[in-house]
Amino acid sequence: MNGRAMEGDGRSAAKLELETFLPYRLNVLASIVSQGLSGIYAKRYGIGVPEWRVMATLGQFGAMTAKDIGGHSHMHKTKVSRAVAILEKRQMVQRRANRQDLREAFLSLTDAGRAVYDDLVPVALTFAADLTEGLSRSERAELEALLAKLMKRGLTLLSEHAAGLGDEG
Amino acid sequence: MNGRAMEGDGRSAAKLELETFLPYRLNVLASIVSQGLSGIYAKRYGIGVPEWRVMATLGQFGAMTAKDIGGHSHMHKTKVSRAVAILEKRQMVQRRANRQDLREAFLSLTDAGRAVYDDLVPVALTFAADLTEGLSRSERAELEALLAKLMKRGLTLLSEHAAGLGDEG
DNA sequence: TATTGTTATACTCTATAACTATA
DNA sequence: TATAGTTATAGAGTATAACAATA
Repeated sequence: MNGRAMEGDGRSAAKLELETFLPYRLNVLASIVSQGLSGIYAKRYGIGVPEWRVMATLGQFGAMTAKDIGGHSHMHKTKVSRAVAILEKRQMVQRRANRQDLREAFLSLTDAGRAVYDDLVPVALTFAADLTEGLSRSERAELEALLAKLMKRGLTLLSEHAAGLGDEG
Repeated sequence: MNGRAMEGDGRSAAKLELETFLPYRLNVLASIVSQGLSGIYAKRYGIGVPEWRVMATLGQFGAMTAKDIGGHSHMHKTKVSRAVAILEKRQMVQRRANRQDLREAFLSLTDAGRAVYDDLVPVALTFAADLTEGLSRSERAELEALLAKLMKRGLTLLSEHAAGLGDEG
């Protein structure tokens, strides 16, 4: 790979190795995994990550408002809105008015959407299982716990640093 | 809502909880972390992730060709090329011709680039340390090992599924 | 006035391929 | 012919703000 000579003679106080640097690793790993999984549902149903997240959320919770979907799946309201519009056009998601508050609506999967969801869930679970194939049961548990801790901590750091903040994809 | 049953051991229905689903978690976590870190060097020096990766690679290895930078930092050659062009324009990176092969050139940090690098490295390391603040030494080691395993496994899965493959950011 | 949700706009990425110059 | 690197182009994705409807 890289047989280049180094001249890292310690001019920098501490050294940073990109390949083991946590933010870099998370980024590369996430993008590899995302590419692998989204490739599957893109190919099967022509949907992207936001649409998948909306379906997964509705599949899990049944009926929700767009705001709740966004809160639960870490997506901005505009992203949710567009994903829902795409899924409605394909008749995978339906909306039912909330008579108590006409600004919002309850969204849910249609029968067709539920069928797609039921088709995709085992594929997604298999994908994740394949990914952790080499890990023991305890390693898997440890991984879950570590990721949960990191996410919580990351959110804390973000909100400390920048008070107002949007979202990501 | 309705626990869909999957084939397998009869006890637990195969449901997918987005918030604990590994690909989702990795994506959200990576984007939180990336947002936090890149916000810092974007604010200080107006550079983005690709530029930062080029600097980190050159800071670590001294002099490299664009191709080797790309291989080491998981970036496509066009992304490396543009990042290098930006860094050259800001006189943070310089190039030296390779007389053995004039198609390529050895890139390295200028003194100014090294100064920026030396400024950013401790900030980046502190950021990563902050992120893992609540973890014990052994948890940190476990995290590193797990991420390395997942990345290797993910790359294997990707290359199995899609023979030709590009890159990510 | 505040909130839910949609739409418009502009901007940034990204992927691809075409291109150059060397080999 | 193949490789290192650059540039062009087009498409996707993103953020922001403006907006409409309702509270």
